[in-house]
Amino acid sequence: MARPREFTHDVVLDRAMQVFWSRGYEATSIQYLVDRMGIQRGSLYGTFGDKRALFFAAIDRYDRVVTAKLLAALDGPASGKDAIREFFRLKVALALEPRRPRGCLVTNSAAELASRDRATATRVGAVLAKIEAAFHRAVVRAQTAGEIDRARDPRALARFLTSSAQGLSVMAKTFPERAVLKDIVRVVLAALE
Amino acid sequence: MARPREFTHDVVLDRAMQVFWSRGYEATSIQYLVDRMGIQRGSLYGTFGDKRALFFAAIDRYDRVVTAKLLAALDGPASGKDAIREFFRLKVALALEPRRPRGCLVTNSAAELASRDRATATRVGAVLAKIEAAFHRAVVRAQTAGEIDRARDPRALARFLTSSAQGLSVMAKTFPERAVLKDIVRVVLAALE
DNA sequence: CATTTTCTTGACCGATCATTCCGAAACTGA
DNA sequence: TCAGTTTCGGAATGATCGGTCAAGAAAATG
Repeated sequence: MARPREFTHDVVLDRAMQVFWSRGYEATSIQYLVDRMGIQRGSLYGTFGDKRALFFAAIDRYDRVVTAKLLAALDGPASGKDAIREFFRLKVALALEPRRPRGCLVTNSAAELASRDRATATRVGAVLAKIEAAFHRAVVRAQTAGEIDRARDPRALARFLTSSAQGLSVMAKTFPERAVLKDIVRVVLAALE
Repeated sequence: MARPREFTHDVVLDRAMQVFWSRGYEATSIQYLVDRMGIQRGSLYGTFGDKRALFFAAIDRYDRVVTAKLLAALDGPASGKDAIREFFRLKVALALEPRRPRGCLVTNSAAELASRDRATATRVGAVLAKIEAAFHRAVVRAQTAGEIDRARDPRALARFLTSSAQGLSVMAKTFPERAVLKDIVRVVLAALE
């Protein structure tokens, strides 16, 4: 047939994800992406379409790689409450990892683009809805196990936990200190009592 | 003397604030600012310096106008707990106002620029610290009045409330629906019990 | 080894970016 | 009315933006 690609799709997409994650959409130029992804301009456009499509692909990959890991904790074998605890423990640990971009690509994209770009808003909304649904499952699980008062509205709790995760991401960008994040998580978890 | 200005400083600064608030920093061009502020290019540069300086001036103005109104609720004559309640009630009301940009300029700036631009991070951090301090005062006030358990760490609660306000701003951008925001606020306030 | 097919490479495009600059206009004090 | 001062209005600047294209290089097939 023909000449094979000299790069791996997901490897360079991961690099693009990192770039958008740490710099945002508008501040990222194609030239910068080309440099950091290690491929040529033509390959970028040939493989991913345009900048916007690459950005969406990066969000999808973030959802599949980063968010999925957090949601796996929520849907894990632990009890509902322990699963929620593990989610936030993991989130703080990831937020403080040295070479990792601060905050969360989904949170950043929501803040930067959601009110101006409908397609971005839809994608971000879908990811947040998945997170809320996973929280909801964990809350219901905890309620049936008697860990959380059955009288409380599980949807409201799920929305609160989703919002708390977003707030944590914003705080992690401005105050990337373990003491701050742990304080917040402690009160969030106490809110379930 | 000389020819007087044909515009009022704070009036056009308010318009610039609105623009940065709804579009972010990078996506806002000088041309767009010129159109929306109703002044000429030369006047913009002559009055505010460059784009970056205008952005900082807009953040300062946001702090003086928008944030100040929310903090006034916190430091008002009401009891500590009522003050916190009023803060979030006001925040939700503002977030749902029809012609107002979604979210919060400080939250957006934190997400878009804080990890890349130290000067922005400093300014955003200062505003968040002011909010946390106001929450702290209200919490202590509520604790001395017996509205909140004295055994709880007021700083952790203040940090939690600050983070919750940020999370609420992010959620308001993606899901600008009263039901969602009220659910979240209800659980946040219940966390103080 | 020749052909075909695809990828890579880097030059190139018009548009737009932030910023500068200067002549014309407008106001004040004399 | 005129000199002095400042703003207004908008053309112009060089750089960079996202995106395209054509030609060369490399691999698979016959």
